Amino acid sequence: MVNRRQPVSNCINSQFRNAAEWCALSDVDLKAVEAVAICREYDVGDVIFNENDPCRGVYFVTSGLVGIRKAGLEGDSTLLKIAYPNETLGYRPLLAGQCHRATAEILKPGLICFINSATVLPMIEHNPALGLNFLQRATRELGDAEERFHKTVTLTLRARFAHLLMLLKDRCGHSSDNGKFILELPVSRGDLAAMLGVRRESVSRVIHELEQEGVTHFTDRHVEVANADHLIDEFRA
Amino acid sequence: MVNRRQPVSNCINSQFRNAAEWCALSDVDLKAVEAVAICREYDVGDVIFNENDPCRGVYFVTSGLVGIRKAGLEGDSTLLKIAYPNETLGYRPLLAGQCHRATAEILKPGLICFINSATVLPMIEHNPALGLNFLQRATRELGDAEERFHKTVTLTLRARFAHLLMLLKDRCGHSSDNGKFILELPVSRGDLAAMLGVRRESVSRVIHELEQEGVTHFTDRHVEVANADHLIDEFRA
DNA sequence: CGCCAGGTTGATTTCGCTCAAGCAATGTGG
DNA sequence: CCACATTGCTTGAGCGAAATCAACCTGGCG
Repeated sequence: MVNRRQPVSNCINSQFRNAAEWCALSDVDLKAVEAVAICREYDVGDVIFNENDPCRGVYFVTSGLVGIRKAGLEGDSTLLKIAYPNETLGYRPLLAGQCHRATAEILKPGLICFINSATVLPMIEHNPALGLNFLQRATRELGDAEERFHKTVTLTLRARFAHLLMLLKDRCGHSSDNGKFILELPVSRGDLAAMLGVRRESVSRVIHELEQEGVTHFTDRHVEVANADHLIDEFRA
Repeated sequence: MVNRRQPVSNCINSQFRNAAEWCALSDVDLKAVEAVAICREYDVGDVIFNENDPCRGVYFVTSGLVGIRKAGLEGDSTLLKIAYPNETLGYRPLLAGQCHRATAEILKPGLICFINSATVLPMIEHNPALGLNFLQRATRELGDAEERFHKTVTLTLRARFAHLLMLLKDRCGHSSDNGKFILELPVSRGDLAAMLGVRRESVSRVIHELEQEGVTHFTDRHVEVANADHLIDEFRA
């Protein structure tokens, strides 16, 4: 295992080769990336990049969990996204030619690899398959972002919370056959609130409601849902 | 002038050649697009495509104005975007490999040209410059979408309305030197509300406030703002 | 003329926020 | 080992912004 906070090289491995976007890389390019990648272990709370920082390249999440946040005027921040292992971070500002418009903060310790733009950009420019992979990624995220806006202004907090649980289920849960599922929340209550754009207290109250109605069973970050349909009904009915 | 509702060909002209994304096309490809483009005049209220329709290609807005909407459960719809002349519509679902996730409806009559995916997709796949143009477009829109979500949950309606006016100013306004600007709203009050994710009545009340304070002067869709800074202060202070 | 779409205004309600207190788990220093 | 912050979460009381419900106004149009 590598030491904390020490740069490490040669960590771009088969994980990277199998990553959604980078699978289009040739062996030569893979080696080139490997040569320049700068990898580091991060601790909870560490910041990878800040809002308004110039974008100097992309970050590949080898392990751990990263939260993408935007800060508001009075300490109220939103959590735009959770980045899981095998995801590439910071490609958006790089390709848009903009500064970072959000902050990336470690939610769960892990190894993150930096690849500078001087290496990445030419590859995307000359490898259409790689470009298309990012194009698909960007357009899907755009669709999701528009959907989130729509749901935010259209649905009640309760419905959005139910929806969020279903989204998290796909990532962090495992479901039984009969509609039941179990979920390990990747984030705190406060961050659940930040994902929904509401206050911690409001999330507490919604959870309290769902508990009382027997729809969910929360124990710290462990959640059991007897029947997923009860949650789905909240936002599709 | 072409007849209403009649397909027209050969309308892909210098406008298309100069469009943000398509300027990367070779003369050969331009001719190919010209050959297959199906152009049509649309009237206000006409629908170009519907939510959940399969995506069969892209639409180029030659003239007029198009609103991109998402419908809610009980008739409450949001207006995600206004497409102006020279913009390409429907590229998102095409490149994401998804169905349309919103409805495109004509806000101002104009000529819209359809280009099927069988023509467009190979061009994007084989012309890296074209792909990069769409990549830049998608990533910028993604940044904007995330910003909108953040502003929606962070700012008051009043602040968001001020922000919206500033955005519309860039598109539909012309400003004098001393901070004053004049703006012709491209949409109804109801659609302003749909852009902000609130009810018509709430927009009415905000306008009433701003009028009384002398910040703005609304006459139907004509807006005069004596000092843009007063609006900017609403969301940056 | 009646009708309707788009907009404004008023009265009331409601959902989520604010402020505040309290609690359990964890950590820290004397 | 205990006193005491600190952090994350819950709960309660009251408030406020926007929704809802409803009336009414205006201009356009068959």
